[in-house]
Amino acid sequence: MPALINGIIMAYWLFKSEPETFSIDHLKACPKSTDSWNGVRNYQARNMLRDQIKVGDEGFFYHSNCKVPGIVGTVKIVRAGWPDPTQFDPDSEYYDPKSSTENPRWFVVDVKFNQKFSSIIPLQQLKMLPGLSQMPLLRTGNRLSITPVTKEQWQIILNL
DNA sequence: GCCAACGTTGGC
DNA sequence: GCCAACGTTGGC
Repeated sequence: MPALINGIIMAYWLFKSEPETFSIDHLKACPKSTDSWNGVRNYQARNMLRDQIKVGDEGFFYHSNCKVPGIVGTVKIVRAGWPDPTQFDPDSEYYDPKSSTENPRWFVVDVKFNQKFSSIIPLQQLKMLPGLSQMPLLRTGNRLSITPVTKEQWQIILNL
């Protein structure tokens, strides 16, 4: 059974980021420890940002493409999908000339720092847990920067 | 709509 | 830096 907040179903997610670009410490240092999750340019992930991720949902913060990849903490969603401002900014590396304000192509959600674990939960450790074998993150070739997490998977990881 | 070529992700 | 796996592009 999904958890409820004010009668609304809440869900769990995993957000991947390269720590050299944007780490959990960067997020914590933002004003109100909150930032927009911008720069996602993949349609599957876009659909989750636009349609599925809701205020009150929670997410893991995952560091990828670094010495020890793994989950480093959690965030909370404080604003649901809205158009990614970087797509309209010609100076941004995420600028998309084919997008328009009338018909935006890319979306963000705003996430707020929640907690940083005392130590990282390495990918290597996650892979050894039988209860997590179905996590999209752990499936071969999955490169989505945002993936859903079940309540069961969420609990297993938080209890480590 | 097919599919080859190319680009990107990300663990190792 | 290598390379597997996947997404995107564009000719036809």
